[in-house]
Amino acid sequence: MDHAAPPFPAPTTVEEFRDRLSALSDSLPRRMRQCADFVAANADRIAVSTVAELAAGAEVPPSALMRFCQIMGFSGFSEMQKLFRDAYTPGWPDYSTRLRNLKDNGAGSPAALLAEFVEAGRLSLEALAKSVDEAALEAAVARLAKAETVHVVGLRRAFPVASYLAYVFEKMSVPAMLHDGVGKLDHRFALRPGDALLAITFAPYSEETLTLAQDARARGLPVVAMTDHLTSPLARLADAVVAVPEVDFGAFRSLSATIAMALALAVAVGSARDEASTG
Amino acid sequence: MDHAAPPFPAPTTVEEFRDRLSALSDSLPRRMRQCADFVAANADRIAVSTVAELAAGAEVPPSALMRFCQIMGFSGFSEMQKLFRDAYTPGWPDYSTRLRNLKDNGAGSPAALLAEFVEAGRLSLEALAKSVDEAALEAAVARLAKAETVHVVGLRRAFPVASYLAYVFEKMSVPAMLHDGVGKLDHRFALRPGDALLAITFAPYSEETLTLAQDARARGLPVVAMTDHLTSPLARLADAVVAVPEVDFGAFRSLSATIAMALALAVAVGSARDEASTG
DNA sequence: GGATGAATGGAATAAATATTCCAAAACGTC
DNA sequence: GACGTTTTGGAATATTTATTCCATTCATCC
Repeated sequence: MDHAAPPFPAPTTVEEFRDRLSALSDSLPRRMRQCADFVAANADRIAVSTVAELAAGAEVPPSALMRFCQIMGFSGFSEMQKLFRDAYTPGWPDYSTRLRNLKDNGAGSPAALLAEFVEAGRLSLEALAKSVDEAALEAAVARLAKAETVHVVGLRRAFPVASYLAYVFEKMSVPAMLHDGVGKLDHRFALRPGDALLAITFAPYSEETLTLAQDARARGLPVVAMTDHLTSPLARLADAVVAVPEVDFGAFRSLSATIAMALALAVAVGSARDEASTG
Repeated sequence: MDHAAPPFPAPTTVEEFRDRLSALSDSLPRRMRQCADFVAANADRIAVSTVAELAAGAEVPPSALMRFCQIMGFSGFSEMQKLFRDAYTPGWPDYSTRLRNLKDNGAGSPAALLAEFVEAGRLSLEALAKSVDEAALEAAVARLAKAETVHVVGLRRAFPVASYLAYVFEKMSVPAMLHDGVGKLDHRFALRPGDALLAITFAPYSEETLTLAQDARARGLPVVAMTDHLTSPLARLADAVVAVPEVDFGAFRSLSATIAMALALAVAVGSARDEASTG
């Protein structure tokens, strides 16, 4: 037998494709490896590229890429490309068309503003998906899951997020306290040993939030930060930092990414605690 | 001169392309019209289709589609396709790839949860862009812009949105009052003639919010509703209704769409008032 | 109703693109 | 360091896909 026919049937979904990719990639010769790596990182470009373009991107000759397609179980490149072209449609049937129409209502019109904020939100979410540090996120969850009571603080622009966190924690039966600054009471002494603080602030950083974080840290309590950069003043005070990129339109943040992150954090903490108590 | 050479230079961006499309589409013979209509509705598929496929979709022979490309100012189909292939990349460089990788961390892991919430938020935003009723939005803005003080109410899940609205109104110097239910004080008598109420609630509808809306209506004040359906109990009490579709993941709303709408509303109201006072 | 010009469809051609094949190189083994 | 095996690169070929051209149809105006 010459160069054995594909031992696998061809993947029929992008999911299957990725599964096979990660299954194979360990036992692959050098050039094939390059193909696999490049394809994994640029899967979305397969649909709109030629063999020659992809091969150039992966820095291999076209024939190597052809061989790669066959190793993946396809008859050739065209069959592989078809998979990605078919899978491409979902996402925006006419979403961008619609956005454009909204903006055509004239700059400053409510509909045009809405289109801008929708776009900002979407960009924020995409940026978040791309930039999230999974290890940092898990570290944050671990800290909060061990706390007796989770204290949440976030003021001004961060307050909507903080209040939503408090709501979700309550729904998940996680003991939590929202530090909302009502009556200028700072409640700093509500933080007891065994508790943890989840602090949220973005540039320009809120003084009160930083102060409370500082205070918690001084007393040896774990501080988890949700902020805009790893270099923010809050990050320096924290034991675990979750960075959330957020796109502004005009003076205002979309908060979409921040809220998505807050939800993930809260739900993960909630289920971690459930497992700890029932398991 | 035979069939005149393209009088236009080729569009260099998708925007320009659409502009030309709507400029031309009135003065086009039948088959060209079919091409234009189909392309307008399926612009996103140009990048991944062949001439034959698109022609079939538009129900014209391939040669008609070729001519259409030339009328649009391109040398041929390939040049037109190149525009869309290039424009295709920036949208989601590897966003969906990344989401998949996050989900691969295992169901229930923080990263996987985050991926789900990001996806829910994105879907919400897209649904909002598609479903928004521009006239209703403008009506809502008009009502609020005329009010002396804007009263904002939203409790539980809607509270983050309400509090963000209050923040934005403040930043834009719009007199606004947040009804937050602190101390179970309902502050209903703070609503004075000339004011308006912006009420936010989603199923299951919050009793207190409905009560306040009812009260405002009984006293003849305009009520603007932000809610999930035109049939919600709040909608019946309102003079203007803004419906916001929102996708849940698990038990929790992403709020992305709701916040985008809230921002658009608040900023539009803010600038409308500016114009009224300075103009 | 016939002449004129634009519009159309399909078949022929040109170009681009994928695919195969084989000789040369690299690698590991004895 | 020679031998068999695997991997590689590039040139030759096959296939698909875009593009052109022209005969025919359709509409319009005289």
